[in-house]
Amino acid sequence: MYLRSNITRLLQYRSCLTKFQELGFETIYSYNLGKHIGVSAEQIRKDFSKFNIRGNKKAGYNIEELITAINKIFKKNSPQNVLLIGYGNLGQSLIKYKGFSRSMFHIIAAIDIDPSKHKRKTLVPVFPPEKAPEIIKKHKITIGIIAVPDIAAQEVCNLLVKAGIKGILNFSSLVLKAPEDVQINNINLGNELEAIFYHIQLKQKNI
Amino acid sequence: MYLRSNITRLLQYRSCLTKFQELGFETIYSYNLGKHIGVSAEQIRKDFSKFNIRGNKKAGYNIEELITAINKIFKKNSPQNVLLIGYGNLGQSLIKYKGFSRSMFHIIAAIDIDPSKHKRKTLVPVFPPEKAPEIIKKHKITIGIIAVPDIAAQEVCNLLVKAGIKGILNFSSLVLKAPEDVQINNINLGNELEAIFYHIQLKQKNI
DNA sequence: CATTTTATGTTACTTTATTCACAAAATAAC
DNA sequence: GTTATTTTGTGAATAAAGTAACATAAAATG
Repeated sequence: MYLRSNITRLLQYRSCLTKFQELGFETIYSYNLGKHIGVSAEQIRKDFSKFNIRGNKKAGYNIEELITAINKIFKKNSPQNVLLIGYGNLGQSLIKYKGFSRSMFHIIAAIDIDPSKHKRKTLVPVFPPEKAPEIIKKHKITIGIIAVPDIAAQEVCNLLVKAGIKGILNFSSLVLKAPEDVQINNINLGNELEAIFYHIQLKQKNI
Repeated sequence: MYLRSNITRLLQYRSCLTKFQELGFETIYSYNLGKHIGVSAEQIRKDFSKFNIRGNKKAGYNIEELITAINKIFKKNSPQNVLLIGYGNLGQSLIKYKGFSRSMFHIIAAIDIDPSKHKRKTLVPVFPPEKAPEIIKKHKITIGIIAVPDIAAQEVCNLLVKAGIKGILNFSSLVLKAPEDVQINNINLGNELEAIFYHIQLKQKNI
């Protein structure tokens, strides 16, 4: 099936490769990896080739080299500081999320409009919106996570863009408007379920 | 730019159209909608055409008709029951998530391995894993949300598939293995940040 | 050391997705 | 009521993504 970008796949390869490595494997064949990810072997070789990752004829790919090569593609010279906007249920569970802490991305502060949250003992320091530009500049933050209600999402987006943020992970269900050079990725939980349900029905029809 | 499936776009159109409707608009042109979503007007007309949605030459599209037509594509004859697996931070924030409650999807129960959670006063009833098949059958659940640590994700997936689940929203960072007829959508928060960061760097190079 | 085997890497091909271009239809203007 | 304008709808053209095919190189075999 279609539609999974090559960089999304690279990240999936990496997580799978890590698993293989932990199991003690040292090399892997494109066919092998493909079977585990649900992608054709040719696709994997094409992806690697595109990013100039090469293996050994007959001997496959060295897992450690592969991981290193993929890491290099997504390389970060330093840990990246991330600002969370919206210290509600979702926001707090994002802070606690283990996947982030394992990575080079660190949510170092949060913004919330509710004054009561500024005082409370929180997981990360929580500031009022007007402090955002200062914090972004001070900590060289390039990525913001929008976890506020829809009604406030665009306003928050504008604030972030104005403060120089270049990447946004948007959990609101709005399609945000921002300049071309700002990368916005959307996670719309409701739409995910709708899409899953649509595909289920489609698959049942096609039987 | 590429890579946003037509059904993802349809859902985005709908959310944007709802907004326009709330603002009092009755009709909209493809160009108009496109500008707000960040998609070409031709793309929108093609998408609509593909799903047999048609407008009025010169007069554009009637917003209410559009929304009705899109709803019909994603139609659910009845509210869909969803089972949450993993009543941790993420799981609980998903239950509280307002976007779900507005939709036709309802998380009606959760599964967790921790016995202490079975007793506690919870947002939805929490059951041990062994109860899952029974609950799935009893409530005709077709979709499961996996919000457990990676280590348990594949096992949970197997359990769900065995119990007849046809759609999975997977928050673990593993690529799950399941039969072809099971629709799995992945939300990998770490990878989203990596991808955003990658695109930021790419955009800066291309300037 | 020649031969066979097997996995990569790349070119050619196919499919899918997007953009372009323009006819057709509906409205507005005169 | 005729003409001009504007927007849809679609077929052709282009671009991108994925699949298939196969030459090539490394390892294994005899």
